[in-house]
Amino acid sequence: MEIKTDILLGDCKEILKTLPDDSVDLVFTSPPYADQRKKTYGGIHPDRYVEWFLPISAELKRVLKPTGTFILNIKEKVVNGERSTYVMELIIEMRRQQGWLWTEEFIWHKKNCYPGKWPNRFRDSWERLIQFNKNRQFSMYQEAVMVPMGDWSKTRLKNLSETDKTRDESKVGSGFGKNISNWLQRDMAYPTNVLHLATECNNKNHSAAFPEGLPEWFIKLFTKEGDTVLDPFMGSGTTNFVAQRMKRNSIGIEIMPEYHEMVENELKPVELYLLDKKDSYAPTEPRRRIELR
Amino acid sequence: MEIKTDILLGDCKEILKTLPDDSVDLVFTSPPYADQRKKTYGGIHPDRYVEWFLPISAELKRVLKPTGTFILNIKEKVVNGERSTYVMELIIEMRRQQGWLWTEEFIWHKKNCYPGKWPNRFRDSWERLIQFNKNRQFSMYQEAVMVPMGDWSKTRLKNLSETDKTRDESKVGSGFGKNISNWLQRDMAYPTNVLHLATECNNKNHSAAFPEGLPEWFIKLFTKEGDTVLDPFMGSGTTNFVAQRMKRNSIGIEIMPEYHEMVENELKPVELYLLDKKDSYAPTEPRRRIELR
DNA sequence: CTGCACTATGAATCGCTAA
DNA sequence: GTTAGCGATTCATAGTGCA
Repeated sequence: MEIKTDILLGDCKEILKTLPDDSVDLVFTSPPYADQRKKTYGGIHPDRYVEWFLPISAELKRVLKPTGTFILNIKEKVVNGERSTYVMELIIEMRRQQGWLWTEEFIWHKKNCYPGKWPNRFRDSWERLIQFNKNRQFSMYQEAVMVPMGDWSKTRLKNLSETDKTRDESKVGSGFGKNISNWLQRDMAYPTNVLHLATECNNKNHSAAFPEGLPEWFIKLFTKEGDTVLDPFMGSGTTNFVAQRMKRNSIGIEIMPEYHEMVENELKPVELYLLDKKDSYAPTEPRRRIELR
Repeated sequence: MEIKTDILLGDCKEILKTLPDDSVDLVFTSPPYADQRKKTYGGIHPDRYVEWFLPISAELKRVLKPTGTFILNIKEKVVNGERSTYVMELIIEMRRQQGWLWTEEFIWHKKNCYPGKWPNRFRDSWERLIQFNKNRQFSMYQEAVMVPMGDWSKTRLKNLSETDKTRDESKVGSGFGKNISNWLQRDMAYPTNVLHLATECNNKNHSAAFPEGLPEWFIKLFTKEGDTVLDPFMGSGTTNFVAQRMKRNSIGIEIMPEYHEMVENELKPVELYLLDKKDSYAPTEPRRRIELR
């Protein structure tokens, strides 16, 4: 099997036009969040975020296969003590103007969120993972993300800190601990729409990197080997690295030459695999990140 | 101290008009979801949900104190394979038409959500808890909901790292006794905006009941003893029972006579407490629910 | 190889000051 | 008035080093 990884340089709004219709199985991306400060990457003002994004999502809809899925990782910022509404407005307009189906919203619970204390809010420890589809019928491989209950409960129990125990105990008068015995009866169970992952601390190379487990989970769920994954806001290339490791073709688009070059130097454009049984990709080590200044 | 609990019968849209301005410290409620509970509110269609709710939220804004908070527990249902957008539209219109501030969105992670399997989605294990305010300055008692810290705090307290020392050195100049008290209280940490609570399984009496821990957490966070809590969609009265146990006055409004009668029979309208120190309410047992068919 | 101690830092937010 | 810049605040996790 031949796995291709295309790393493209430029504004995704333009580059996307060069991709053929109905050619991508999964779009997984984390666009720059709306920001008032202009120096940072992107620097799109909240009030203009929707109009900036809509042309891009139109292209994404064109290149996505009818059975494909678009996962958008985003979270609204606090502006002047209030959450911005651009994410909600974007979902509404993508549905209304472009006919996207808003199938689901997953929650990424960031277990180690940024510290801080403010008089009127707590730390923000979750982000949205919004699922869009072109049709009600789309590819989904639920078995690929099933959680091994036996092992899971073992490690879970092992790793369950005293804090977790007491926290759970104190907040729930009844009903939590009992269920553990239920888990042991099954080998595998389907997950829910809440993902618990920690952010990676050692990402000095890109300000907006998500942990590899995040794209990995959605690539497992919505693609099979040999399918094609697209990240129009590639950044440090996490999605593409994971896709290649999992034997998926992938396309990454990045506007900043530094990131583009960095990823290109690290990724092999074509990887050959012997024909082997499904989903047996090697669980290689997560790559070492390259420093970028 | 005298704690009053008013249980009112009728459509909250009308009943709310009888309440005085600026008299409620916290509104905590879980309204009927669109097209759910058809028997009670006639099954509001998703397309008409916003126009149905806006007159009610207008009254809620009137009765809420300037420093008060409105917590709306809601989750959009799946209609025809797609999530409905009425919750988002509601937030946008409450902001735009009525001047509500959308301060924050908490996530309630339901750890033991309903089992089930569908070909195109996983179990839904989270709900929104949307925080609205009238002003940017509102009452918030963060210390009341602090949680025990992680295990690492023990070792960390023994030896402060160089980083922490230098980081702290910089702030010694400004705050004098502040830092000391901070470090002495380091057994506890502030929570995040993700709540982990199990649903209570034995709620057969009301279709939309939430666990007592949910209103309890927000009542702790946004009110003090003697304040007033309002639930315009009372249902089985969970909010009011918890409020009374925590020595808060409360008002509950319910349209269905059966629920209204049930709660009225169980709740004491006036409870007398001896004057004692703040927040020393007894952690009484959660009440036994009454079966209702 | 396991385990413990120690270090670094992460898509943060508020409030004040200066321009 | 309005905006931009900066200091202060804070906690869970992974990685490194060493016994």
